[in-house]
Amino acid sequence: MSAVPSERLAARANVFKAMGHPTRLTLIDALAEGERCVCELNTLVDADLSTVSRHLAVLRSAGIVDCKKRGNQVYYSLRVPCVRDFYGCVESALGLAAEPVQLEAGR
Amino acid sequence: MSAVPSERLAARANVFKAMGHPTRLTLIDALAEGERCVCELNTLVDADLSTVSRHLAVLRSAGIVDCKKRGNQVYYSLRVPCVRDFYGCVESALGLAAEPVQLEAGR
DNA sequence: TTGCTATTTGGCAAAATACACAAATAGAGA
DNA sequence: TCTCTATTTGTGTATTTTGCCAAATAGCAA
Repeated sequence: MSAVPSERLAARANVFKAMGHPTRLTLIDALAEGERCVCELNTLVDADLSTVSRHLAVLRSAGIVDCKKRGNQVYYSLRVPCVRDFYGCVESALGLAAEPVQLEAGR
Repeated sequence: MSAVPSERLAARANVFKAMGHPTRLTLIDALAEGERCVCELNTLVDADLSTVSRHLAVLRSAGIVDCKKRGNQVYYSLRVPCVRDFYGCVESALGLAAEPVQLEAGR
């Protein structure tokens, strides 16, 4: 089994890192329903507009979202919708998460 | 569309964050082949043993890996093998990532 | 017990990240 | 042109992450 080249590992890690923030996950979920301009996205999260813009830049540089300007607004869209398929697996990790809170989902 | 509760968003983000480091991805890949003790894992990455131990702790608190002690060594195993299914999608993001700035797509 | 090996944890400094405010930029329209 | 709106970027600060060394802990075997 060949080791994954470190450059590629870093690139992969970068995608996960981009998804490693609650606000960015919120943005991804919103974009899953269709493209949105920054000002629309800003109404969904409790953060300064400049902060939202930077979060979007992180997602964009990771290749997760795309953007294009129309008029004087910038519309972001989910370039890789498959990332939302991760949630099922992630939830299964949460159900088993070591120490933290053991969520009582239902029982 | 109901918003995902912020607590759950943070929990999900934590899993992605845990995967957001090249060394930790290397550890995950190694564990995909079976359980390994810390000293074995240490030979695979170029970092201090204590650093490897901390990376493993991050993965464990995210619920991604599990560990158990046998003798005087600690064996880690991949608790949620499905995380490796993420790579296909991640690669597709990489193929499109961080290109300069997309100039126009029409409309 | 002592000594040896495996692993974790404390502590520190360097680097990266997150965030808000302010300033800069870009496009639309008067 | 000047102005307004939308967005990004500069900057300072606070927080978090990373990674090493050294010390602590745990288990095995004399």
